[in-house]
Amino acid sequence: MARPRTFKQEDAIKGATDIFWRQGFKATSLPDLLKSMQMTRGSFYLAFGTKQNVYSLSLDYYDRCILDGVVTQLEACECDEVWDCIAPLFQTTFPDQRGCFICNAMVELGPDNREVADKANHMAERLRDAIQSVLSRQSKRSDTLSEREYADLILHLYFGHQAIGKAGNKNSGWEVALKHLLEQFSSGTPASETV
Amino acid sequence: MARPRTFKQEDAIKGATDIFWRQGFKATSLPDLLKSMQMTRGSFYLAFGTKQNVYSLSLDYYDRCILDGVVTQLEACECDEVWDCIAPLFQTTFPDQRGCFICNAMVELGPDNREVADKANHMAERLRDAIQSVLSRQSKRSDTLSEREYADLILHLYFGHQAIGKAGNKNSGWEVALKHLLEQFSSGTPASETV
DNA sequence: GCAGTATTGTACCAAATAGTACAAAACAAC
DNA sequence: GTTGTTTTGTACTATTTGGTACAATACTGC
Repeated sequence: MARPRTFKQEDAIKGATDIFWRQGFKATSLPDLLKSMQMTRGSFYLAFGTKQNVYSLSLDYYDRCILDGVVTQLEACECDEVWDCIAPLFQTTFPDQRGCFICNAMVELGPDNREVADKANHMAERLRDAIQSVLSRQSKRSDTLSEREYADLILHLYFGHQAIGKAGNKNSGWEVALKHLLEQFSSGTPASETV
Repeated sequence: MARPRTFKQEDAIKGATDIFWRQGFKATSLPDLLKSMQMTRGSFYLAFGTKQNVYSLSLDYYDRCILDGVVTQLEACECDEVWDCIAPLFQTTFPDQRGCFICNAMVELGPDNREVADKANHMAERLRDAIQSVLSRQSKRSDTLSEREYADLILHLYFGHQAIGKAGNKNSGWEVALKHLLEQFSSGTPASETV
């Protein structure tokens, strides 16, 4: 009936996510965005309307594709040691020191854009729940904090790690810290094993 | 000899810090900046040269005036309980959900601007050292992590708290988490007191 | 008050900004 | 192949961007 599209919605949003994740919203100009989405202005505005809308769809994409993988990984992990389930979350780094898109979105747009803040908070919750599910599978557990509280603590550690990582600081001490927390969690009394 | 300045360098940079802290570098236009510094283009460019340079001076100002106060507060704190020394660091919130300028700078410019990254890292170090100095004053201490390692852990918690806070999430769980950490630190075996 | 000097404020600039208008194009149905 | 429909790509626009040029200004020393 009509002229066919030359792009797939998913691919375009994937390209948008890539550049927004790397550069942030304000620092990404429309030419930057169009190049990364591999489309031209006409198609872009017909299909998506505004830059803001595409950013919003990028957060959804991150939730659906990136975060979903992380969450699945955490929930499906069958390692005996909690460390082996959770450390990859911290060890995985993306190119160009882009950090974590959730953290980036919170910091850049959290105070000014309700929709972005809501989505970021929702994703942070998903991540915390996934961390909690890992802790739940442990037979031994702390007697001072609930699993939920431990998960919140680890989530804070994670976002702190992401922020510090963006400034290029290697060896910020997260490994020792995480190891310690997980040992505290796994046993009523502190273990003495070190990293 | 010559026409006198109508602004004080310190006041101007203070105004710049305020707007950069609140809006970030890219989102602050030159008119925004001039208004907040209460000066006009002519004086601005004569005195400071570029927007980037003023941002850099703002980081210095933050280090010298804001962070210095925080560090002094921590180092001078005479409370018996570590909690009472460190909790204010987390409880102090600035207007407009502006968060922590160090964290904001790391996330927005860390990957792209070496000078900013270096200054942010340096300030993070100062903060960690101050936290460590509080821990050092405790007679009782953990037997699993060094004071330095505990300070790193709390610093991560702090930056995570700042990032999450920008998205408006109240009750992220930082209080329980911090309380727990400090109790773990203060006693060889975990205490059972709750918040 | 005159000379010298640094600051001020405004007019200006080229480039970049997000977004629009619209003709050309590419298909399906008939 | 003509019609109808949607997509495409480009030309365009109004605004904003960071930064410059420069005349007017306000002071000190004399």
